[in-house]
Amino acid sequence: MPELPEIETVKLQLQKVLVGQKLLHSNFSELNGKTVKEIKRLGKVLLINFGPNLDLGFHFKMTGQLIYDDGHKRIAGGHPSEDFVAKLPNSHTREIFEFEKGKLFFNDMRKFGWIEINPKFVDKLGPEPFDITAAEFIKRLSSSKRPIKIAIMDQEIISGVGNIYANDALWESRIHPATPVSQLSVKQLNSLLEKIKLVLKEGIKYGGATAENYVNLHGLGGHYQDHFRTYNREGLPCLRCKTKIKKIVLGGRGTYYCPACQV
DNA sequence: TTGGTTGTTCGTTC
DNA sequence: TGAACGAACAACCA
Repeated sequence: MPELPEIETVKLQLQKVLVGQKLLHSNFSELNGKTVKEIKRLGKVLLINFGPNLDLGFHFKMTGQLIYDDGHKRIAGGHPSEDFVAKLPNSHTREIFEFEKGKLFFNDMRKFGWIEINPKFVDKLGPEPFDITAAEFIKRLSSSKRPIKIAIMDQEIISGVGNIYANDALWESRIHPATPVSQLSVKQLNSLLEKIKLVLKEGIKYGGATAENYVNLHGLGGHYQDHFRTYNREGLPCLRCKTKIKKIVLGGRGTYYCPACQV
């Protein structure tokens, strides 16, 4: 499940190989013949920039992945699966971009992801977690009665916080995920923003995460899953107090927290 | 075989 | 008027 740290990792990888390369052929005809200027990320959206006001946007959703293959080596990022090392294209391949020196494959097993030129989605995104000030964060949350976990996963309030990192940031701040935003103190909200940045930074450090098992992938896919505080840890001891991690559903999404130290 | 899973969209309800 | 909620979406796995 690619989130901000996974997309950031893909961005850094693709930057090394795609910038300066000309796109020879793709299904996006207005881009063919144009040269990659830079690779950007906004929230969970990856953007390949081909010049002023010309971005090719990718949303990975749950199972999207980008794989660059130049015939000798591969760079793979996003949802980790056997497709990282499988023959390409394959049944999960949705788009192929042929560059001068190699091909870029967008795979998406569940077909939830999208590719769009100048996606309007990014216009609605809130500030990046690393850019927003605490005052701005609190202002954007307003005095909503929504559960705090749902509010911080709202991409229009703050961009890039997904389920894994929302759960872990709330655990770090000792805040119960269902707490209405309006019941939280300024001190708690300040702490929460700091912890969001902490877990996202850690995710980037470990190259992202996946909650699924994947073997023989030679380190592809990141290792944040070895550092989950609460996510996917139902019934396992809280890393602080040993109480069993509880799982509930909030906004239709799996929500994990420690019933003893998150109040 | 059915239900759980995921981020975002969209329709419905208060 | 808009916030809040829930179903839908695809496809796999338990």
